[in-house]
Amino acid sequence: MTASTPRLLLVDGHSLAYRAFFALPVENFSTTTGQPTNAVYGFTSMLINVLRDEQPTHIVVAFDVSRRSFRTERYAEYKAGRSETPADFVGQVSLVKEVLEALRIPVVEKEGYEADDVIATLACQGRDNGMEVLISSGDRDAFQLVGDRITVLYPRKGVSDLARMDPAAVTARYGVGPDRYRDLAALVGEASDNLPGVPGVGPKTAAKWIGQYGGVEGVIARADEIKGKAGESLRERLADVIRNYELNCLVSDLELPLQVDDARWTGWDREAVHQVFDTLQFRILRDRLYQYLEAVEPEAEAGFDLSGEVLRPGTVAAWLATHAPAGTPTGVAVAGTFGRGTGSLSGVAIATAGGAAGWFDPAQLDPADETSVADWLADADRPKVLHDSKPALLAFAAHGWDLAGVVRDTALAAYLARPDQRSYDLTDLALRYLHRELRVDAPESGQLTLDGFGNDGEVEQNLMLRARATLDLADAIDVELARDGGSPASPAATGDEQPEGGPADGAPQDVSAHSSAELSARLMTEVELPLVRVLAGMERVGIAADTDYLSELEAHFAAEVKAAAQSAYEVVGREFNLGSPKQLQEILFTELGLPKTKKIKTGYTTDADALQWLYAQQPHPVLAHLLRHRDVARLKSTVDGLLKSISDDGRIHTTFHQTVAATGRLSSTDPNLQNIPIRTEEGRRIRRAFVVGPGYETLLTADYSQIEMRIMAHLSADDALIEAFNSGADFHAATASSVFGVPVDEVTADQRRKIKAMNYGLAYGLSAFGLSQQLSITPDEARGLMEEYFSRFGGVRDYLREVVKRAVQDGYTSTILGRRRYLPDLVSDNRQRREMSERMALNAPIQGSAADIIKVAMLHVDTALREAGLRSRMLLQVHDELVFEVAPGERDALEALVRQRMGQAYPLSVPLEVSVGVGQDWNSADH
DNA sequence: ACCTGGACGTA
DNA sequence: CGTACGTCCAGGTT
Repeated sequence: MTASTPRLLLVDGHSLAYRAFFALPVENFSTTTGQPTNAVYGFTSMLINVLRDEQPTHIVVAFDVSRRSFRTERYAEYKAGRSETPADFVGQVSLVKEVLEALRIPVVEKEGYEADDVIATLACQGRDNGMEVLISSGDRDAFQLVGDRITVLYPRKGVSDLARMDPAAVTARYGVGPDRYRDLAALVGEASDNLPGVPGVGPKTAAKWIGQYGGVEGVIARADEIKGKAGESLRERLADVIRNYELNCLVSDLELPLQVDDARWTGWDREAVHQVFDTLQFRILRDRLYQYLEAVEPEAEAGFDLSGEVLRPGTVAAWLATHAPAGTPTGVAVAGTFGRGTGSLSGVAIATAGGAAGWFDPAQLDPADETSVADWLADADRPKVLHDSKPALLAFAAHGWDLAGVVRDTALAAYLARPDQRSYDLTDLALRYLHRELRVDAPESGQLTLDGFGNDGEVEQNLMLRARATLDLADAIDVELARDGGSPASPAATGDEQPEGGPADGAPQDVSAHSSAELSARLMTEVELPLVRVLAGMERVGIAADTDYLSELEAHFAAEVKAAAQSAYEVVGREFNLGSPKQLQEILFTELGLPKTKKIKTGYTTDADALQWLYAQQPHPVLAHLLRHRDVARLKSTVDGLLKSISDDGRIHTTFHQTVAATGRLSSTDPNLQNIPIRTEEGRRIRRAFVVGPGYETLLTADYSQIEMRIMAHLSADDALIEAFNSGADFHAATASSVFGVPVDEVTADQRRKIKAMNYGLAYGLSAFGLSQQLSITPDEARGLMEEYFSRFGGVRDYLREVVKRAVQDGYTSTILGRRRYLPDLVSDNRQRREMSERMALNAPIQGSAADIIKVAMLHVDTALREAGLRSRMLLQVHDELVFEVAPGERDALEALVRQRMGQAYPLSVPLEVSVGVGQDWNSADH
């Protein structure tokens, strides 16, 4: 099909809405006023998917007028025996029609006929007019229409899984082609239409007969020849078959008020869609609709106006004075190389809202320019907007420049608006928020063609363009972030948004005294933005590494790897690649014939749990060698990685990422210093390689104890849980004592262990099955344990339920600082996806609030260090732990300061407990 | 040269 | 059938 072939989409409105009604649980889909919306939701969702995937040019939705049709006239029992249409469904048909009206999709009905007859008529018209026809219907009768140019999209399961039924698919499924589908259906019958077929004859037999006798007429004519029980019952039911064949024939020559050519889809009524979707409280669907519509009609005709100049040495100071005065925000973009706590600059571009832009190479400035640029960059009253400012900050610092007055970071803003994107590429954001290509469309761009710039000034212009786009983008994302309700993905909707907080809105947003818009603004300006500087500082400083010690460790682990491998080879009798799960499977399950483990995509798992389990089944010595090899190979590779990442200053400079984790946590790469081993003695040896640097006294670690459970206690306001923290006793023992009804000092180790697992599992959406796995008990026992737990901590259960319910309503979860995570799959009809999202919804506010708190703590500690004039410095953050390098004589002052600032970072209804350790290396300092 | 899946380290 | 990450390796694709 070429792009110019018109595509006609014909939808059976009633049948799809009815399917949606049963696919989606009505409890999860109703407005705050109690109107059920599962059918209209599912229908709309499916429609949007089809629009997106099939991109039809013409659309019609057909409905049945009533249950009465020419078929009921002919056969009173037609479609009889169907149970009464559920009351919850009835009202939704008109809602579906409202949605269609808002989308400007024509609806066609014909008195006395069914929707399928309308569809058949239009399908044939469309086909004869050279269109490609798609039929979306849950009625199998439509299969008789399938042909070269007609395809049926048949809902297989739920509302999102559509089967493309083309002639080959019909033949594969039923053993007869579409032209014989009616014949088959007549023989087999259609229970949902109350058309009984021949008993004992299913699709297989029917297809065989049709093949043998050439269609249902042949079968009827030669019914006498057919042997066996099936033949007998065929003869008994000939009349039924004939009736079925008459009734299942779709009428394709109806007089309709609309011809296919009138069905060209001209787009939707934005205002009406808003109204309908607001009434139905469809936030997530609105986003999806916008996303699709914006993808189809990218309004990216426009690029950017830019009047850029490459600033010659000696002209930068004057340019800055003219174009980037105090009080007016400018966009800044830098080019160069970045990472490992430093950077180098090959170009800097500055752009103004008016379109003026300048580019210079920091290495090519004269002394006067150098000073002006330094002053300008360091001037907090010259507001700057950057996209991803940390690398710039580090590169400027490496050049000796301070960067102040960063009032916006568009990467951070985009992250706060939608924290689970893969990347926050400026080009993508410009398209999404500004509907513009990252290109210049001003004619004067030619002026950049300067002598001495071999690339025609392209590199320079690109950077100026980025600076310009960043500046525009900041405003657009600000608008997005300032919105209280709904959609992260529909920036275009901001212009005509309905008044928020109206009675129909149904989102009691204000648990706190602040609007969510205010919260997210503060999260940006008071947390994320200032944190950039703190993180840059930590990256720049790095942490000292004991290279010699690491090399020794490397040699040690290398020898251990070799030994383990050798032992494994001897047992197996030949060499093989122990690092290859594929070869391992071959050896374990095929050659050695060991019992099968849990199935995975590529066969059977060989992970550590499985190997351990295998060893318990059958203590084959190779298993022990494999486990040992896994362990030491892993440790060796960690050490290798660390050795490779030590900079010339003898320190390791990780990079912290602030826009990666969907929950709000930081992440660490190159190397990842947030997953350095700690659980095993052998692993902990690696921690000893992180040492205090020259000129400093010791390392100090400070971590929050059970911060996530404390947040749970706070958010759930469960008195018993709060009391468990306030009792001063060991938390897991205290909760166990409650659950088992024994005094704290009589809690057994096993009781504590079980409740500890329960405590930790809660925030992850733990299931009885998961808990049983972890504790090696039966699911029933686990279920009992959970019930016991919740009988004592009922507030926790209520809270967890409420979180999910609220997330379903709002489409997102929120942390204590108003950080959102959008979870569209909460309303998926795919159970696995939906339940996954439910667990995310449970976890996100807890993990995310913990992230909020430690970020605030880092800022407060950083400020306090400066105010106190201490030389000690923050080196690492590991989610609930901070690592410091203590300057001589500052140990006690630092400890007091850190305890105070971390402990007071956020007022919870339970104390935030901080434990501190000190030592020459990270291992010794850790406990 | 790139991507995916499996495995495994941390909170 | 418990969340959030990053890295390594193998083995496959481009």
